Amino acid sequence: MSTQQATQQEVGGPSGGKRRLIKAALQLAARDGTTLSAVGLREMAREAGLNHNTFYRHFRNAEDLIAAAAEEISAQLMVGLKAVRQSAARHADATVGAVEYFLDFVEANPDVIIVGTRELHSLNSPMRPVLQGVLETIAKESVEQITSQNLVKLESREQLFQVSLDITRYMFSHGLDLIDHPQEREAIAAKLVAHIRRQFLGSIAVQQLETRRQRDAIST
Amino acid sequence: MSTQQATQQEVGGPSGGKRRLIKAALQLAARDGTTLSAVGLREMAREAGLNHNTFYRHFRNAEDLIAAAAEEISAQLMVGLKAVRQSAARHADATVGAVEYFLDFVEANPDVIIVGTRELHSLNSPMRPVLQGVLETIAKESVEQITSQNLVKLESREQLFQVSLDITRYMFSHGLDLIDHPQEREAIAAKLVAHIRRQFLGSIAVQQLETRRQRDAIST
DNA sequence: AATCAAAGTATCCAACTGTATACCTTACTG
DNA sequence: CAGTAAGGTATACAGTTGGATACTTTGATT
Repeated sequence: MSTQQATQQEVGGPSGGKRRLIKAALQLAARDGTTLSAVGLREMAREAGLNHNTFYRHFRNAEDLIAAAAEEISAQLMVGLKAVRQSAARHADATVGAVEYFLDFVEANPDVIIVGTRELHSLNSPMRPVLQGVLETIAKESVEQITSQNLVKLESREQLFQVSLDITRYMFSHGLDLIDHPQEREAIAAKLVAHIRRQFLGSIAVQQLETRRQRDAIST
Repeated sequence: MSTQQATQQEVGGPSGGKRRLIKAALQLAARDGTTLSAVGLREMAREAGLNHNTFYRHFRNAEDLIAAAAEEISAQLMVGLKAVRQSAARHADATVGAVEYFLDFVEANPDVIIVGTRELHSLNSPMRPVLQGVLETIAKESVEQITSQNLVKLESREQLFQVSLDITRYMFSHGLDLIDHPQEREAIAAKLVAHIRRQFLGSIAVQQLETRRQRDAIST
């Protein structure tokens, strides 16, 4: 008890059975178009090249596997989408930069997008709150970046947060379109950029309307 | 062959086995949080109170059932969302009227929303193209109404269509939030209304920017 | 070198699944 | 009234699943 050591890999044993099982689960769910909870532990042990009982060495239930997969997806998304924002900062047009980098991420990690999108829109999925939290975190960090760089002149931080959240969710959902029609990447990128511009401009317009209304109320 | 009659109900036999099976499939998929393709015909026959072999009297495969369910969902959505637009026309604030009516529809048909939303975001789901078609049809009709009533002064019909499509999809996706948190209906309604206003105002702003750019290009 | 826990394997079981075949009931037909 | 077709039922079968129990391998520690 007193001489514990974590010298090994942080997750997964020598042959990384745990990680292989999670990876297999994601692959199968993405390939067969099912929810993670419908994959079946025997099937994914087969895909991972393991005996089906090895599953119980790493997880108790199927829920346990799903929770672990949620963290896996969450981590990948956090890294990927954070990189999206950073790359946007280095781009002449921040919006275009963010969209292009995001589409790169989608093409590089299709399984994460496929499974994540479906689980995000699956009521009662244990992954849904986790993914919602990821999107909110990304949106918050995005707000920080936008305000610190004065990219958009918006006073209400809450409104800016809502806009960022909507945009993040919109991009996330439209990752499927790219996977479905890889040759139409340009059109999809254009659609995303147009949506983002519309959102920010609309947000500014709403703010102007509100301040004007307040001014009128005072002057009356 | 020459003396066919369609005096019976349009779909389903005397006891409506076909419709009952579809209904059971939707209920189970909504309850268990799975895809329709993962429900299992035996399970839904049980839910419908029928022998599990009766399934084959009405459908060949599971795909056949899914296709029929797609039409069922499609029909319900078409009727429901069309009613949304019509109710908006009779309302002082068209946006608020549409949102309220839509939320009523969600509360009345939660299963359709739950299953439809998940299938819409499930890559390779046979229902996905059907649902996308439904959303596009709704958006088109919405454009007709908007232009005929001059509700929004937008020249580009294509841009208006894109905005309508985004809004429809946004409302559809956020039906889950209402089912998940029924007591927060007001907040959800406010969020939807804000989103729609932002979209239209942003669209107008984009148009103004473009025309201004064209004018500058001419005068230079 | 002996030990010990983690990871992986082999085998077994009850329950469930999709499918096939055969039978019954109902209602409408010529 | 005999016939016929659709909807529904009963039973049986092979394959798969999740889970339990017992065994072997691995690799690191003392």
